[in-house]
Amino acid sequence: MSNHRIVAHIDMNAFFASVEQQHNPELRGKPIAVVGSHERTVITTSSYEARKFGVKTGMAKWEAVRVCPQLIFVVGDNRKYTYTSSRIMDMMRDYTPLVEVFSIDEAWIDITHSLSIFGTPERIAYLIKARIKESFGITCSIGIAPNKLLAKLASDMQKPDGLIIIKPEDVSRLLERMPINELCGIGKKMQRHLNMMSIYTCGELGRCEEPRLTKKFGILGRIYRQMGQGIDNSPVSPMEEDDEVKSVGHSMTLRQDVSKREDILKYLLQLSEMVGRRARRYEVSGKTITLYVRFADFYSSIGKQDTLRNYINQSDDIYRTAVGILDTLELPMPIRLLGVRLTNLQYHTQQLSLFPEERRKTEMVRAMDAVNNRFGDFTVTFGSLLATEEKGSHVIPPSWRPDGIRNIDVQ
DNA sequence: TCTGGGGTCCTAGGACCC
DNA sequence: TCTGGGGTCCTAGGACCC
Repeated sequence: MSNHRIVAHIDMNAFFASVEQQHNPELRGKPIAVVGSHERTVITTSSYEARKFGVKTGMAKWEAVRVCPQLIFVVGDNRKYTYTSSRIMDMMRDYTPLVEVFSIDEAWIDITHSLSIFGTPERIAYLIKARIKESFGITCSIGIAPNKLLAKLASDMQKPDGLIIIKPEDVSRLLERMPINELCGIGKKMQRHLNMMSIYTCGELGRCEEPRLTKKFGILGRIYRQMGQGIDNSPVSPMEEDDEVKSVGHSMTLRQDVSKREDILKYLLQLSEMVGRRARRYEVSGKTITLYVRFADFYSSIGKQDTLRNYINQSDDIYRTAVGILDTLELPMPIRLLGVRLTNLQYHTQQLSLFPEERRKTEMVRAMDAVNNRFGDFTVTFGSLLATEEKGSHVIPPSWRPDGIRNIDVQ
């Protein structure tokens, strides 16, 4: 028995689009794109049929239509994807308890100790592929390697429906000519920096003298060098109960750029409610509020934060703090995007206040949250928000939801 | 009608305390 | 009378991931 780990990375192919095609047979085999419900939306995911035409994630809608006139747009439904995702993740736990969920459509599993029961890594990969295909009609790409970094690299190498296995003895040969930007963790900017140092491939990165890298990138320099060598000792770590989120935020690009304080406040109220409700659902409160503003030119932005003495998670407290920050800001031009984020979090077991006034409010908020969690955002809310004409712009009406998931209690 | 939204982690400088 | 220095918290911004 060898002493190296066996890690698999599973990556659903065109996840959101595949889920939609599975739900609606008429969409199968056709170029579709999942988008947001607002006017200034972009492509979230497109089907492989659409990708053939050059439709890409992040493209503006009009741009996608230009390259693919017959493209079918589907407004995304996060609950559907979350539900499918968690069932797929559960399924993987049949093969090992070591499942690390990386995002809604990706996970690592450590199958080092699963081989005695299930056989070879290939067999486990095929079992998982077959079950995902059978239960959800979705294909996935699987990469198997001695660690997470390489497993992720491997799953990227063959799409869709791929299976690539990197054996320890193949690592250095594979990395020698592999472009550095294929590594998870090296993005556009870092690629540029490294290119300027004449480093283009993983082989070159791995051979670079450490001081040269640490001088420029600090601690990260050392990590990059190891990545270039295919070294990654981080464990596959399943979500623990005490694996806590560190911030809760919500932001949105506005339907039109706004300048009037009154308009800005309407959006801030909505955002504060989204943040507050999510914070309460997680049973956290925070004492730092960050207000983020992106201006009409798209490139200039400001993030400003305020740290309070108390921990808060009530929407109106968040709103008041956000407005307080807004009032300290100079606004040189109209605003394109607004964001509110709660950080510096504290987890708590909710306890009711001794003061009747506060207790009534907490209970009322809890009741509203329950309704909203069940029937969709902004079904009930504070009166001031209902009065705005913006109400509804981000609502997914319950009736819109496709059959089959109405009874699912989304948490 | 150009260009989404959810996060995490790191850095660097300043305030403040002992 | 010079110029200490470590720890912690806070803020603003940037890079990266999906």
